[in-house]
Amino acid sequence: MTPRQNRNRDRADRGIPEATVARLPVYLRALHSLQERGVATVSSEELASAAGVNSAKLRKDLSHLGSYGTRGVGYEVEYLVYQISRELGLTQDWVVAIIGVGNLGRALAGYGGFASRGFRVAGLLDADDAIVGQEISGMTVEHIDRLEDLIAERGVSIAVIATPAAAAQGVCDRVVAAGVTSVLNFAPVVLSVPDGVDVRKVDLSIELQILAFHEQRKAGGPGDHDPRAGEGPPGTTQYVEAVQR
Amino acid sequence: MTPRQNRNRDRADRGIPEATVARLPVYLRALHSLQERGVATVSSEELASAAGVNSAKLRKDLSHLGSYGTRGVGYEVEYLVYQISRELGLTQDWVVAIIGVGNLGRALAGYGGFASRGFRVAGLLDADDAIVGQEISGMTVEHIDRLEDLIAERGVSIAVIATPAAAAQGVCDRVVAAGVTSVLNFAPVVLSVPDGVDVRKVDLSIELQILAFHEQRKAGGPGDHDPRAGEGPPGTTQYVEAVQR
DNA sequence: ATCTGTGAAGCCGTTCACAGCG
DNA sequence: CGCTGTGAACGGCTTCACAGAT
Repeated sequence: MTPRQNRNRDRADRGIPEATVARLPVYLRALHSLQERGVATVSSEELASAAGVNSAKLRKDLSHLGSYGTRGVGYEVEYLVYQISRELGLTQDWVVAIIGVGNLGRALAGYGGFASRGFRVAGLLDADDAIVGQEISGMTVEHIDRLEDLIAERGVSIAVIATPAAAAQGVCDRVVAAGVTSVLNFAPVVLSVPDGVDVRKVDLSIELQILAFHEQRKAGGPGDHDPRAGEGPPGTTQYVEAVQR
Repeated sequence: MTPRQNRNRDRADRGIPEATVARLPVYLRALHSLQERGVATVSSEELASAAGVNSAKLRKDLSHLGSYGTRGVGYEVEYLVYQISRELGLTQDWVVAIIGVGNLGRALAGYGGFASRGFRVAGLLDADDAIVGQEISGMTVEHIDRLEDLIAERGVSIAVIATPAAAAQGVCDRVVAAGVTSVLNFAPVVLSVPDGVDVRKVDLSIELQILAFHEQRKAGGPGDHDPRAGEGPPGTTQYVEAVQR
């Protein structure tokens, strides 16, 4: 139903693998860092190393966006930054509301990585009257009662849920009913949402538990931090690729 | 309670897929929740639904740990909680240090999900003299100079890095040199570590960027639930040097 | 000569569908 | 019969290795 003119997306198509999408932000960050250092051109090998992946994967990933490199040379940093940004939708601004202004919500409100990537925090909401009215990172915390109004008035398209677990599903239902279709959930619960709504979850304790699992099999249990590392089956660290500096 | 403590890792072996490991904490949480509600037995269908996966996946995942279900009946909640906890290494305590006590570090220090899962925060460290000495969640922030001593004295086995990006690699090098082989990194940089050291990364802005990617192709761009928006295709942005830093 | 872009192969994870056991 | 446990089929992602462009 969307009549779109295909310019240079003949080959890029609209089928970018999810795994690739998840890595594009990492490439983008590495590119920004190169840009700040005044680097104009970069090879797949160099960029891959800066991003912590191998070069074949990087090239394959970029090939899903189009042919933006020059054989025999590499990629032009600035151009690649633009192409990835556009693909991720970062050439437009996204309006975000943060719901739940505890320690975590506060941390998120003050996180520089949002504003610098085209995410504009347009509202901080909480249910606690002791918190409502406080000024956090230059914004005044508003009452959760205003949630629906605020979403409509300010055009919020992404909701960040940083409430206690018990409140999360209720808040989620409300933002979805108000038209939001993208949710970033920090509460330790599985949110259920209708089709068409995207939920991504960040769970601090799950990450620690995964680390504990691997730590446990390295040697003899906790407290065993002696410098004799690097044993175990070859696949032990396969989910993180070490990079040389 | 537990029928027989037989060593049925003939089959379970030591080869649990990474994807399965990443889901075990989710199952564990769902099981705890069932436990609180007094449920004694659960089918793969019910547990899968509570965890947000399908039942075939859940059964396959659990089969990697052993045969802990009863055909025709389901799984005994308490027994399964124990088996998963043991597999993840949560039957022992893990000593954690949090480095960087900004907003995020503070949020982590006060996060209830740690203590309740066998993670004991044994130190909060920061480089800022204005922060050192402060009391956070019942702990006194210590100076980063004491990092190595503290790791050794208290047997820290997992380091949580919540510093600014620029400081993260340096801190990482120090904790690794001090013998830590598991790192949870919240700083927006790719850490390089020697083989045998596990790094897991949590990146708030990457998650938002992935959401933005999907949101972008749902319809016409941000603010889409606003009757006024949604005019043109996603590619409406022209190629200008519209890249923000 | 060099480095990108990509078929092809291999690996891993998910899903299916049913055998096996209570 | 009901539900778990699992071989087998499938699909997607990663890696290899080289064809192809500059």
